[in-house]
Amino acid sequence: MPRSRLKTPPSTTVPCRTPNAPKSGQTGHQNWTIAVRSAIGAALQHLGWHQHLGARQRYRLQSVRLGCRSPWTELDRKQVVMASSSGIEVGKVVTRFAPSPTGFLHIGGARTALFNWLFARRYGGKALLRIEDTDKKRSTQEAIDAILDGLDWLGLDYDEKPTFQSSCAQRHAEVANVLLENGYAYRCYATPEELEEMRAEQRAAKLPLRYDGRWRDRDPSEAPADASFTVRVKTPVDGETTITDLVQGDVSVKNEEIDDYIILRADGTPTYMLAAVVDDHDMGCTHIIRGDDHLNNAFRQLPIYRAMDAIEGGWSDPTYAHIPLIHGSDGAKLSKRHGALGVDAYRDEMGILPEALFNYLLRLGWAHGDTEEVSRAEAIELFSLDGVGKSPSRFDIKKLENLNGHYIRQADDARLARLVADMQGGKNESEMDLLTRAMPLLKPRAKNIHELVDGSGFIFAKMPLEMTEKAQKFLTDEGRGYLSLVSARLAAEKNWTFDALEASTKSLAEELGLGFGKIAQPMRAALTGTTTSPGIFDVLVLFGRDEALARIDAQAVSVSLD
RNA sequence: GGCCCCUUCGUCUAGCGGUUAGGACGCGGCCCUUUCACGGCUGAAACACGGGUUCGAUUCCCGUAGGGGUCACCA
Repeated sequence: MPRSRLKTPPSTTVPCRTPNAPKSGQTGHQNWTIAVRSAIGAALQHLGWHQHLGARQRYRLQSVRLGCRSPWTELDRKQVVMASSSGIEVGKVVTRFAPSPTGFLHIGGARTALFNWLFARRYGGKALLRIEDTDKKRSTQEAIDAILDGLDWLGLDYDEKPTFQSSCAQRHAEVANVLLENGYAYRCYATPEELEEMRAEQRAAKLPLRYDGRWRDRDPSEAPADASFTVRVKTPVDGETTITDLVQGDVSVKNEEIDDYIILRADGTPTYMLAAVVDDHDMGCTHIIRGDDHLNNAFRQLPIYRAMDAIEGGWSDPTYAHIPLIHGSDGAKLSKRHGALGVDAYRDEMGILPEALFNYLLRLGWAHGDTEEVSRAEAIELFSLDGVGKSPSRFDIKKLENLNGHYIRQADDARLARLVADMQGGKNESEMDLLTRAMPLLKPRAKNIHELVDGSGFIFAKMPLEMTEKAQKFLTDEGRGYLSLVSARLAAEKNWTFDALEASTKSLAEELGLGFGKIAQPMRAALTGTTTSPGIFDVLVLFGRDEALARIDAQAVSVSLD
């Protein structure tokens, strides 16, 4: 039996988060348990009742750690059933990501896009993309390209070609007229100056800033001749509106708080408030998932849905989910003007892998128990709006980089070699081969692609090698003397393998009565020109006999040791 | 200022009335070790405050404080 905690309203809204609602799913047994607990009180604790729970939790954790079939998977199956039977119909969901192309795709937008996409994929619905380019002055083709490129890089694909809001202006005006004809909207002849004056007075009187409805009930005959006008929607004045938000829970606002806002400008173009509603409806969006900076807009947009539904039907309320914003390290909203970077900057300037950003963004504000690393496929399986928290989160580059290191270690060597080569302006075939073979050595030492590039520097360094200051310190007469001995020993080595090279070098150190580091560090300096590098036997094998000996010999000075 | 939202280690979070408050990043220590990483072990680190409700509150309710969002002929 599904756990329906609320009476479902006749709309399509899904009551999901109802923190105060009683749990009607409790069995008689549970009720009995609670009664016993109440009666016996804390004494029961000492009988180990709660330890039972602890043991169960431990089992859960352990089975996950050991990679056994996770009991969570079972839970999730149940969740699917619950979700679908409580209103989210599998296959019926339609979400949309609606960026305005006035700049790059920043991190907050990317996360909104991600959540919309995941929600659609999770419930087998459609993910749509709409470019809100109605502000012609600020919209640019570059921004559109950057957004499309960023989404593509993150692997967010869409089920239909993107819609451009500007191309729907006709339709928006049409809806505005329907509203007008049916008395749900009216012409307002107030000039911008007049309105500014009105606001100034409200400010002075410490009143809330709202359109006062001065043209709401005036007779059209009072309209000044030839004056331009805007169209405003009539919003309800009494009562209050409650939305059941999938993330925020029930949120209520008094209708008197919402003024009659403009839906058609004096030049006849639609405003965002109208356009968004009309497009969401026309695209069949069932779930509006967006930043919670839009929460107030929901209360303003709903009157249009309700008016249109009353006029022609088929405009039921969408289900809202307002996800908390991402804040910068200062705790303020991240925006284009305030510290936000485009996803391209994470890719190009910070050397982040898309799967790392995907995972990081997902975990920022969403959680599923203790799960930290989530692949794309797992994300689709696990994602749920229930897991989204209500409080804003701060962006933490350190954690992103850690995750990035994790994904670099998992990534395919040839792919990484390609990325590194691209950053260095390309490589020929044999260089690519060398780079690819070097990747297993480089990967564990890098947390972004740039570090991979830096780490691979020694591989392509030309002789004579440039030495870092620290490397120079190991190339003393003593160190160079060891190198000549090492060179002789290695030259005699028949099997150029890790194990053989290690054995002969270590036995040399032993024969000389030296700590291995005494020999290894000069070798490292000679081979790489630095003091930090992959293990030297790995480096010897990577280079092969000729190159390796050449580099060592270039720094070796034969000395007589007696 | 009005309205709305939020508050568990520094950060991301688990927790959905009884836990030694768990994990991850970061930070400290130890181990591994030829350097640097990786990896393993380990330590310090949190329920904003005040009232209720309850046998019992991190958890439910109400305040306070702090933070955030929003109030355009922008989106």
